[in-house]
Amino acid sequence: MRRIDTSAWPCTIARAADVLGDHWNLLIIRQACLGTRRFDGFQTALGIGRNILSQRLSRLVDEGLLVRVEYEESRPRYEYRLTDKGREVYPILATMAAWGERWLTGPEGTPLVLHHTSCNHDMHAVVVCDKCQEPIDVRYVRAKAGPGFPRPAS
Amino acid sequence: MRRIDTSAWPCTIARAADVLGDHWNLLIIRQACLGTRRFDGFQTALGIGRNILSQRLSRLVDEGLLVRVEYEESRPRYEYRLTDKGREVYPILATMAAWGERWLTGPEGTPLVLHHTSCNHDMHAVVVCDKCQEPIDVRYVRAKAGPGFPRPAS
DNA sequence: TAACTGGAGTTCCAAGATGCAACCCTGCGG
DNA sequence: CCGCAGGGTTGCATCTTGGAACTCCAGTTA
Repeated sequence: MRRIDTSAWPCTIARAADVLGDHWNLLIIRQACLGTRRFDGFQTALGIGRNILSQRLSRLVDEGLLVRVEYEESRPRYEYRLTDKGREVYPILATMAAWGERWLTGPEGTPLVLHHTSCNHDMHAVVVCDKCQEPIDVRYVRAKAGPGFPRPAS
Repeated sequence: MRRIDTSAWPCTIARAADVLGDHWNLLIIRQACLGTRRFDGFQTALGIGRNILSQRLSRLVDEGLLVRVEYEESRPRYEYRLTDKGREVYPILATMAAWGERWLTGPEGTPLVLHHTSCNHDMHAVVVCDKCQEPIDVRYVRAKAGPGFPRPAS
């Protein structure tokens, strides 16, 4: 059975989860953020099967997170580059990294440190409200229906 | 073949992706954040198969994102509640919601609006650096090896 | 007392998805 | 002319999914 398609649910999380709720897609974007662009680069960095990688890259291109660019004219040679849509997934990854560091790190310490070059500090991602700048907590957030919420078919 | 296990990779994103890189897990946590606690509640809200749901809930309990609590003594009745570890996934979901709203919403507008009760505004999640409070962008973040990064076996 | 109901899961099965390894195609370098 | 590098496809055995039916158990209803 094909995995259920949640991309049309009236929920932005469900829609995002349709593309991002796949560990390979997440890791491919992460890898792309680290500068990898070529098929073999992804393959060896992630140890993913070539067929799966091929499938995922096409999906990410279809969804507009990556673009496939020919970088050599004479022979078929392509590379995959992040689009703005793809690049903006990074905050999600950084948030996951912060969560992973907090909850999934053993006594040996975190394997990865993110350095923010614009302020020159090692950083952690924090998710804040754009209005009050305070870190968010589920208990103080309510989800309401917005303009695009389907009205009860009446 | 079983899906490859990335939970021990020296990368907090890969580790987090091992649990969160599954759309059902994400949606179950989302649903739990909305207040759902019971098996049938998740089942009907998400339309997920009962077997899959059962499997995912056990996984989330094993990973410590949920706890299974008996809420009726006479008969077997359990509910699933978020732990702190599970609750702290919310910022990731909120970030995904913001991304989904920006990139996956049609002309009809967003189906969901998040209301921040502590400042009483409709909000969007923004991911900032904890040191300088500026929104982050991949191009100004470098990943470095941290203390837990395996040293090259020499 | 028998049948019914609701909650919480299992069990079964067919259709897909995954991982792995081997194979294909195209110019260039030696 | 051989081999290689880059970028994929193909085949296969094994898992995972989704759907639906079935199980258990203790109240409730008739």
